[in-house]
Amino acid sequence: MPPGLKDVAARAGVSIKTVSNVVNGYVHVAPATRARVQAAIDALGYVPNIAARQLRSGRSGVIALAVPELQSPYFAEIAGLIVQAAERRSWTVLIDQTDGQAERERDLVEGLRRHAIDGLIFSPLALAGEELALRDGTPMVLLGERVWHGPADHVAIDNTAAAADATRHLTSLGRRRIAAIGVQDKPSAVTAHQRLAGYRAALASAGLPTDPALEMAAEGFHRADGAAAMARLLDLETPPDAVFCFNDLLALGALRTLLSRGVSVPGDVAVIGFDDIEDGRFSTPTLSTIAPDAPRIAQLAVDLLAERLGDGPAAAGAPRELRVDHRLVARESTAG
Amino acid sequence: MPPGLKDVAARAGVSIKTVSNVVNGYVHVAPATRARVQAAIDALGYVPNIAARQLRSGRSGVIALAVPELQSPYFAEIAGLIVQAAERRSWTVLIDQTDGQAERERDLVEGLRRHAIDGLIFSPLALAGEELALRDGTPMVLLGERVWHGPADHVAIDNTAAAADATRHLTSLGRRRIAAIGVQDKPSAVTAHQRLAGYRAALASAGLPTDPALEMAAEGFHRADGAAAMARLLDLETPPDAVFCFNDLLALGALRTLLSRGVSVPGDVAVIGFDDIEDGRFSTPTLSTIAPDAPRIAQLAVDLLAERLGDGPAAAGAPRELRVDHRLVARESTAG
DNA sequence: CTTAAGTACTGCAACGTTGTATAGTCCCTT
DNA sequence: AAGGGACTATACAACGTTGCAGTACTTAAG
Repeated sequence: MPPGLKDVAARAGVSIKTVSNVVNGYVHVAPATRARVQAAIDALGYVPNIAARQLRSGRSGVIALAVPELQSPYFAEIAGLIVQAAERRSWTVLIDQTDGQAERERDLVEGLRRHAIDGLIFSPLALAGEELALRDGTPMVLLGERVWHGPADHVAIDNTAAAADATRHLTSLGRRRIAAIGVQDKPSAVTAHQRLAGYRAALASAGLPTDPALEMAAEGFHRADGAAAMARLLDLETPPDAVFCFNDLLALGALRTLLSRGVSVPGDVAVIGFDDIEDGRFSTPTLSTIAPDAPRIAQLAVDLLAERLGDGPAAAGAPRELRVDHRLVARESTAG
Repeated sequence: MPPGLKDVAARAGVSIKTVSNVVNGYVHVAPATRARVQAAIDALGYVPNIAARQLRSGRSGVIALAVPELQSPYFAEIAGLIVQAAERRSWTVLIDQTDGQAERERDLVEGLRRHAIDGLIFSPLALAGEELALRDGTPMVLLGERVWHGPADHVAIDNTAAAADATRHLTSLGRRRIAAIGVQDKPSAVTAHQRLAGYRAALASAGLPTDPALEMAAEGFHRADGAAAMARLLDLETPPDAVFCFNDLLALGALRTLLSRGVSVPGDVAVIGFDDIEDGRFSTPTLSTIAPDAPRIAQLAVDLLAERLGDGPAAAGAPRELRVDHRLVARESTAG
């Protein structure tokens, strides 16, 4: 029903291939011909059929982005930024939500969409290490904090160092009994492991002991988990005087528990989070946090994918690992 | 490079079409043949080429969802729910971000992606009325609060009634000087207009005067806008004793201003929002709000699209308008 | 004056899939 | 015993696009 090259060609009195050449900006087309074809295109409202183009060329112009959940503000922000970065290369982004389920992540990796996408930007939660090796050759960029030396390109902040920065910020305020919220056991929870390691390292270098009772587990990384963990911390015989939450949502949940129990923040307990989501800038008190350079993460991820997709010599080669900066943002929840 | 029907057919010793029949679950295939073909499919790891399928059938199995911004928790939630609903029909969702820009919305409507998507679920911000008529025949479902009797199918709550409910909640608490935050002038801001109308109606039916000084404009619907508007309200000679914010982000911003200025909530000023985003359940104080039945909105939108896409008799016909329930959620920010 | 190189355009085949048409086999009815 | 289905399988032609090969003409170089 919609017009094709054929219809445009008929109207402009040229061959199908010439129309194709005009559409694709091929150089050797006489200006007069080009104008005539263009007029026909405009008149008919011709739009190239992506499916046919893809069938022919093998490229779809679509990249997929797979994140654990869009509801999480951090991932929503990253998603928005990646869409913008991809747009600059006129790529379309297909957003996939894995809900952190191993099976859905595996489906992705094993190429359920295979032919439909040119590349994949993937922030895995449940899968780690070799399980992430893509079966087909679709280029992939791993996102977020992840084990180094994985099987694919990789963009991340130095997660352990960032966690140490956050913890050091608390020790530098004179806090001695510093809890952590967000500990996770399962071996695939690399993010949690790295942040725990950073936390412990900072404690050690400040000459403080690590106390298992202060390392609180969290099922997920949501407000409710943070609120529950904080409640357990307050029920300890000696509650902490500071908390490092492994992300901002946990911290906001913890904040809620603290305030509803009448604990002063930062007076009695200082709180710091991780991610620098917008909510933390408007909570009461505003939330200190670690701010990853999210725009740069998005841009680099798209750039890496572009390199792999390009026909240049950089298309192949060993996986690259790019580190992105982070910075400490001190707000009211840790105000001196 | 990846195997096609041809390769599977060769390995199983049948024709290409028979393999196609097996893949598509066609009934009249002998069990023995089916098993042999299936074995070949598994052995080769065959995956249907979506592009070819689409080229042939005209259907891509992809629907687009266009929202103003993913960063906004309400839209992120809706997006997640729609992805889930679409998954049950094994559709893929392509998420588009319009940033509320008229031009990008127009591009969508005029069919920039045309061949690539089977249908569109669209939450317009900048466009209204007849401008929303799709040029090509792609089925579209409009989302969110919008003018009735538009040119397409439409799922929404009764926006005006919901705003009235929120306002009535405040009057029933004995508040007399009730402000509104989120007023917008531009004619396309239908959401703001409807909520303002509901607010005024509820005031009138409670015998309260409307005061232009209490109807605060907001450029966008973000925390910063709410914070700024609340600051202006507090600077009035007679500040309000309650505020109805046109969404939860505005309310959270307002909350922030109130608390940082030492105003008691709900003691001095009661605050109610709109959308029931997760943040409001963990803010301090927790946020009273209007909760639209978001899962139902998502499900209905996908169902409507499915009807239009189906081959049944319901595929054509006049635009349908489905109303979805909402309820009032009273939390601490308005606690009696 | 020939040859080579460049320009402007065209025709054909193929990408992988599915709808339609067709043909053969078998079994059940009358 | 013949006719009519239901079942099983196949061949062929599209869907709209682009790569490749090729034609015809023009200009530049030797």
